[in-house]
Amino acid sequence: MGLKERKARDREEMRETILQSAHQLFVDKGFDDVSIRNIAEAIEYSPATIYLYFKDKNEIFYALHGEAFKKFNEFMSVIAEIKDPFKRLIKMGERYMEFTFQFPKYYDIMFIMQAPMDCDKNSEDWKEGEVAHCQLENLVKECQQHGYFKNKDYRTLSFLIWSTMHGMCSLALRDRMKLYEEEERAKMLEKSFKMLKQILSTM
Amino acid sequence: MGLKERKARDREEMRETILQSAHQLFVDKGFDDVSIRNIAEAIEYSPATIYLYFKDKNEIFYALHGEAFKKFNEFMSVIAEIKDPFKRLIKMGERYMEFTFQFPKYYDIMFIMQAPMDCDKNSEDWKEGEVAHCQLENLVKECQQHGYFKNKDYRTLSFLIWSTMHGMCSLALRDRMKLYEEEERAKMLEKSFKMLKQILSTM
DNA sequence: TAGTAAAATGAACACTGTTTAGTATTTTTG
DNA sequence: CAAAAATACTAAACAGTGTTCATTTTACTA
Repeated sequence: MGLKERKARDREEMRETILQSAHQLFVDKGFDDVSIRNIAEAIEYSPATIYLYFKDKNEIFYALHGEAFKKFNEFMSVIAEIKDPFKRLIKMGERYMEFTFQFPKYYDIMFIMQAPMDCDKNSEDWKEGEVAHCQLENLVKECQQHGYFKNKDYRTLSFLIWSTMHGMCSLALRDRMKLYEEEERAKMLEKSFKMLKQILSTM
Repeated sequence: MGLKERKARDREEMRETILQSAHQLFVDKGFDDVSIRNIAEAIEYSPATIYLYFKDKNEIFYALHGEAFKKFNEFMSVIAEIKDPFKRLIKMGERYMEFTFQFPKYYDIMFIMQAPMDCDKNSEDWKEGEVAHCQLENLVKECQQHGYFKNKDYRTLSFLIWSTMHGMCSLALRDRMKLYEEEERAKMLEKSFKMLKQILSTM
């Protein structure tokens, strides 16, 4: 009775094929600039076929959303080797920024785009997101155990740090730093991150 | 020879009419969900007419972008009455948040949306934006003259503060606070803003 | 009033996401 | 193996998008 299983595997393979093509196109052009017809063409199927495997374009988005967070967590994993929690937190910030500018389209679906958020937070594609968030909170808590951030609620502080990082990254990504000269922008990001480090270290 | 002038005035009036309708629709539904045909219907002209007054949909965006910043600066003007610069800075943050949640669609074009940013920063529609940014930098500088933020570059700190505010507001606006319970979200924003205040006050 | 310049438009083009009815292809059953 | 049932796939259509252009309507001038 290995037939039903094969069928299920075939289905999963097709989903994967679609997702892979969507992924590639998406990273190149961004979600809004990739059409169902583009994806269909890439996998050499008709557009209608895609709707047999995904409810709509948003469901493809959700899946990529999950992938993005998985990649993010992978990208973050290098910080584990750092023993000192505060240094690890700083490195986390650095990696966050690096990820943002190395995979801007991913960052977009993860934290900026409107589209996918009308979903339930209990979905599979959100688990990796929660992992990332948990890691930050746990790290901040660990810092507290080492004497940092006294008399601060670690969850609130975690959100505040995330907000600051996201603020800098998304303003840069969405071209809201035009007030600064072209050459100044990268420097400004660097300097403000440095200042954030300094503020956190004296807290 | 008041004819050419009247013609020019008529043109300007039509532009204004289009913009007003676009504005209304836009505030209700958001930029992406308003079509040229929607605007045309509202002003009871054909879609093609709009292209006699605006180069494309983006040019309408630019104009609304300028309007949004004007509204923003107006909204901010109440802080002027506060003498103490630090208290004024805090009030500025509060107003920033209020504006965000009272006019989310405006906030969107001002700071989040992709669309309009492929323009030159010297355009009219950017002046109000620069005013806003300047006000923040000047206020931070003024705080320094009153003993706050010693040994800090005021421009860098301004950007850092802006980033933090924008981070919190845009994460909330784009529904990235699902990790927190429904009821917790507003509280979390409040608490992290409070923490930011506290951090700034001891700097 | 005829002629010209300006303003407005209907219709089209090339797209978009999505649905449906119908056709191939496989698998199951008699 | 042949017929029936189930599955996989697709062409075509629908309703919408931004945008362009030839054509018509309107307004002003000589």
